[in-house]
Amino acid sequence: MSVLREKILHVASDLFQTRGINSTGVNTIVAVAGTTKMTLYKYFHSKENLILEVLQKNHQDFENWLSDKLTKNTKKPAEKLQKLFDFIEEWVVAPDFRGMAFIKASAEFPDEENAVHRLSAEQSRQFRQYLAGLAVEAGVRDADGLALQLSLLIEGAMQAEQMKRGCGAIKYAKKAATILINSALKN
Amino acid sequence: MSVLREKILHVASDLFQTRGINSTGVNTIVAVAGTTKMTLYKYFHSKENLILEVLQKNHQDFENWLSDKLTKNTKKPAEKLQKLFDFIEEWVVAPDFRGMAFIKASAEFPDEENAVHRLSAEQSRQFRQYLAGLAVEAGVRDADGLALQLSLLIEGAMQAEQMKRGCGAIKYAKKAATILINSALKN
DNA sequence: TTTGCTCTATACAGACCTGTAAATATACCC
DNA sequence: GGGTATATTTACAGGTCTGTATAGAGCAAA
Repeated sequence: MSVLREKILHVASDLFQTRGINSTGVNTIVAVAGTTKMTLYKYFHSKENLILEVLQKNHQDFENWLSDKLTKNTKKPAEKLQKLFDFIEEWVVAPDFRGMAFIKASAEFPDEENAVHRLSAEQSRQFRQYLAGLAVEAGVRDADGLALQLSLLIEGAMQAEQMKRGCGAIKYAKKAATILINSALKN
Repeated sequence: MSVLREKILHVASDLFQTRGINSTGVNTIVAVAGTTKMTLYKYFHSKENLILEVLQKNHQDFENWLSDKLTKNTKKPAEKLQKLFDFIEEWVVAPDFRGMAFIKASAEFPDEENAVHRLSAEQSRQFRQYLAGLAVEAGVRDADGLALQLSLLIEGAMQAEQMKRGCGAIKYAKKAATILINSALKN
C-alpha cells in the first residue's frame, strides 16, 4: 500500500471531520497531503470513492480498537458489557475525537439512495450487531433491544460531545447504560 | 409578514432536510418557491442568515408543538415525563419527519466558531433545559442528569430513525426512558 | 395618469468545484 | 545506461456556487 495513498486517506479523514465533507474540496486535500490531484485520482477513482474509503477505514479502526480493548481487558463475557462504556469514554475524551464519522456523513448525504448514506446506515447496523453479540454473550434475553438502546446512548453521547466538547454526555450515558444493562439482565 | 418570505422559509427548510444544507443552492430554493434570488436576498441578507432563520423556526415549531401536547394531555407534573416519549414518537413517525434539524446542521458545520454550529449547540442546550424543567417538576433529584440522558435517547433515536425509517429506535428509546425515569425517581 | 412599491427577468462577476490532458521529473531495477 | 513505474506541474473544460446590477412588469392609491 502506497504511503501517499495512506497520507491522502488520513488527511481526507481529518479534513472531513473538522470542516465537513461537502465543504472540503479535493484541491484542499491534496494541498494538505502534499501531493497533487493526479495522484489522488489515480488511487481513488472519484471523490465519492474517497469518501467511502475514509468512512470504511474510520469504522474499521474504531471497531478494531474497541474489540482489542475488550478482549485484552476483560475476562468473563458479562464483564464486556459493563466495561464497554469505559472504553467508549476513553475514545471520546481523546483530544483528536471529532465525532462518529458515519453519523455526520449520513447528515450530509440524507438521500437514502446515496452510496455514502447507505454505507453509513450499514455501519450503524453493524455496530448495533456487534453490541448485540456482546449482549448475547452476557446472557441478555432481549439482546437486540438492549443493543439498540446502548447504541442510542453511544451515538447520542458522541453527537453531544462533538457538538460541545467536555459537556459530560458520555459520563451520564455510562450511568444510564449501567441501569439499562442491569435491568435487561434481570429479565 | 410577507407570504413570499414564509414560502421561502418553508421551501428552504424542506430542501435543507431532504438534500442537505450545503447541497442546496439558493437557485434551487427560489426555483421551487416560485420566486427569484432578488426577493430571497431582500428578506434574508445572506444564505447563512436564511439557514439561521430556518433553524430557529424549526426549533420553535417543535418546542411549541411539544409543550402544547404536554400541557393539553397531562395533568400532574409527574405525568409529563412519562408521556413525553409518546409525543416524541408521534412526531417521529409523522410522514414528513426528516430528523432533528440542529443535529444535522451541526454535522454540516463542524467548526465550533461557525454561527450555524453555535445556534445548533444553543438549541440542543435549550432542549435539555426544557427536559430538566420537566424533571424538576416531576420531583427528580438529579434533574439535569436525567434530562441529559433522555436527550441522548431522543436525539439518538431521531438520528437512527432519520438514517433508516421504521427501524423502531423510538420504541426502544421509550422503554429505556421508562426505566431511567423510574430509577431517577427512586433516588 | 402619475407616483410608489413589490416582485420578476436576465445577465453577470468572481470564486470554487470535480475531473482530465499532456509534458516533465524522479527513482529504482535490470 | 536504458527502461519502467510513479509522482509533479501546469493548464484547462465545464459546471455550480453566492451575491449583485439593471431594467422592466404589475398593481394599488391618489
